[in-house]
Amino acid sequence: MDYLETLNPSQRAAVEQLNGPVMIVAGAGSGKTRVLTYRIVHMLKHDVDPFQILSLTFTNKAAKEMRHRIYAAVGSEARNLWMGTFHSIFSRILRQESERIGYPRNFTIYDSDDSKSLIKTLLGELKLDDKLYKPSNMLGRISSAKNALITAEQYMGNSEFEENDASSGRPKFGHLFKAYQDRCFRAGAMDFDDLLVNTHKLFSNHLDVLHKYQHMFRYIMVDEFQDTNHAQYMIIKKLAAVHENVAVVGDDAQSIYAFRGANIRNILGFQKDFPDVKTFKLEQNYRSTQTIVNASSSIIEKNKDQIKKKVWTSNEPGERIRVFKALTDNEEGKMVASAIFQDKMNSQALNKDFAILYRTNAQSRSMEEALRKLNIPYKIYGGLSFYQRKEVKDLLAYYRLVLNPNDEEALKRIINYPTRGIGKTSLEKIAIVADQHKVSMWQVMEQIGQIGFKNMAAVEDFVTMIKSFRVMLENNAYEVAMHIAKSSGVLKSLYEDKTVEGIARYENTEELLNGIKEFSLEEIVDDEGVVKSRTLADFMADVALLTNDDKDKDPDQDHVSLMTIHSSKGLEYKYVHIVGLEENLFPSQLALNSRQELEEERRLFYVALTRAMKKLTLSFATSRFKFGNIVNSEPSRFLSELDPQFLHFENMFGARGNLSEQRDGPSRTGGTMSGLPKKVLTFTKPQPRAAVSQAPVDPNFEADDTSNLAVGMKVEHQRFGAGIVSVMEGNGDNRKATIDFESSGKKVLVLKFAKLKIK
DNA sequence: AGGAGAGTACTTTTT
DNA sequence: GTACTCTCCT
Repeated sequence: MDYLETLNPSQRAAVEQLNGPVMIVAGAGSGKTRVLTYRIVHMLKHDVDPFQILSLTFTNKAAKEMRHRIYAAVGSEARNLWMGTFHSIFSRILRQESERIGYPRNFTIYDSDDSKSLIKTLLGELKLDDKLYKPSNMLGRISSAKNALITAEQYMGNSEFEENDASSGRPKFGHLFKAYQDRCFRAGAMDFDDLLVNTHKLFSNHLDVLHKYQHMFRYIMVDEFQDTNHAQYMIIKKLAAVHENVAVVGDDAQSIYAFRGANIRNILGFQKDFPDVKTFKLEQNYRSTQTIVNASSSIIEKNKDQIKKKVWTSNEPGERIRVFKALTDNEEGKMVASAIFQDKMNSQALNKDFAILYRTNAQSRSMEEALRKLNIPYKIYGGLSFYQRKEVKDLLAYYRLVLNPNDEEALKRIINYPTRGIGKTSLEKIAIVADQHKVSMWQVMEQIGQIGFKNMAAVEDFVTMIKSFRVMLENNAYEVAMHIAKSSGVLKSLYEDKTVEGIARYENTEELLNGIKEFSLEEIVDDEGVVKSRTLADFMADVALLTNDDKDKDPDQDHVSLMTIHSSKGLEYKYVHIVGLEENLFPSQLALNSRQELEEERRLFYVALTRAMKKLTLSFATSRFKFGNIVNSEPSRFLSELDPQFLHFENMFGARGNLSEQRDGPSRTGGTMSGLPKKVLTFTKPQPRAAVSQAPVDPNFEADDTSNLAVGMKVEHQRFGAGIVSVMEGNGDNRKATIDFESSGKKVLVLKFAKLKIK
């Protein structure tokens, strides 16, 4: 029982309370994963069968990490735990039971690209404008409805929704939702949200199935409970209803996924639904210095919606939080890169001790460039996953279609790749017939002879080919995968492309095939104890749910980590840089409409701050490239929310000024700062700016209306001085003027942002 | 049918 | 600025 000795009293209490409903409120860095891990270890030591433990996480990474740790503690028994993401566990259950709700066993999982592509197709068929009904926006709305367990039928019958859509100019949204749902079903496909919705449906409509799993999962644990949405919570509630041995772990202060349906109110719901709940609070932070802990607590206290808790630490006070001001995003990159360089020299730190966190992926570029110049190795996390690459998706689409010929998105993707003379026109004809008979395109193609068709032979050949692949499906996964890759012509067409990108694509395809080979080497034992080799269906079962880090080969490499704040949740680094602390960027412009949204941004900032163990650096730029234009920016309100006692303003390249000057300057970009206390904060080494001539900003400068600006007009810019307009281009927000400045040369200015006086 | 060139929209976050 | 999409031409 020595593992219990390593825990503090509240951690230990949370570990030992195995039975009954439990809620663990775990502050950042409070050893949450340890508690979760030891809780499972504790169960196993008390002779709980690992098959009876269900442990749900949000990300594959978290699941992997926990399995790893439990493996280290108890050995191979760990493999029998039901541990994984909500989506992967539920898809595993659905694979077993899908026929009960009318789906084939080999149902496809549509990723968001597939979903969007289907929506585009439907918009065309329904003759709806894709400017008004933006596919990604439509998918988001469908997703929210599903996460709230609202079906398309319920949606269409709800007058409030109907009125809302009508008044926002999208009266047909309900129809789109319904059509989308029908087409997914016809294709034997579930999107990410369907994995939840259909699990809920399965459990609601088939009580025998529900009972089976209720009795199977005697112990249930849910990590990151604050991120669960309504559908997920309802499923947990059903599963836990018999034994009520359900432990949820989370931190309301780190809820950053409300935008996609996460519902903090589930925490309150849990207390109501399980009134006997025992609550444990983990408040001691083992990760960060006092400065970091106190500064981040002072931030989160600004939020109204929160469970009060007092996070504290017995760690050393540590250094103040550094703040960098840069003139441009590129300069910000340089400052961050050279700060990392210096910290490495001064403290003998490794590259992997550093992380650069940003709000949006687009911000990585200036960081990358600067790191490359200083030869600092780095790795970007997130972004395009291996399985989202075009060439990988193409080959996977073959496998999908072979397993489930009704998979329409897979079919459309590969029917003419490599080219086999079945183009847009043929496809459209097939689609029309399919729609008339409410069947899948594949079903039409199987009987293409009866329809009469110009390129009939090509379609027939394609059908014959796919059918010939289907016959092989029981064979070893790699064997089938390789055969398909070769005889479909995919490998050949990739091999023939000798461009740099072409070679990379070929290599990625090879890597995919190697992955399948590795997978197929392992044997599986079925329910009756028969040893079988793994099939392509086994491989494809959860490929759609895999993400980047599942293919991360050497995680121990020494590199600086670059990632969005969202993907940094759960991680920790000795040195952390949070970049782009500017209004309209962080907090995001899209989050300024309500207190709830702003509070989510603040929680996001809290998550970012609490990633740091030793040293934290914040930075902002006063101008930045956005949409290809230079845009001025103000420092983030979050900077002024931090008490100056925690901060240390540093000047690396002689940028002048301080927070308050920046804020008080004339600006039309925000206007959101009014009413905030104006703190006078001084940089350590204020000095005049170097070469790039920049006249001092005239506080009385007042910009004129530029809507009548025309070529030849003389203007004055607050920083660049006098000049003449030489070119006008663009409209609306994109309206730009090229101005020949006397002292600083030609510049292209976006008039929406430029502050010009007309002379 | 397929490719090249122009035009456009985009930047929240992810299973 | 980039990546994707559309259109027009061959």
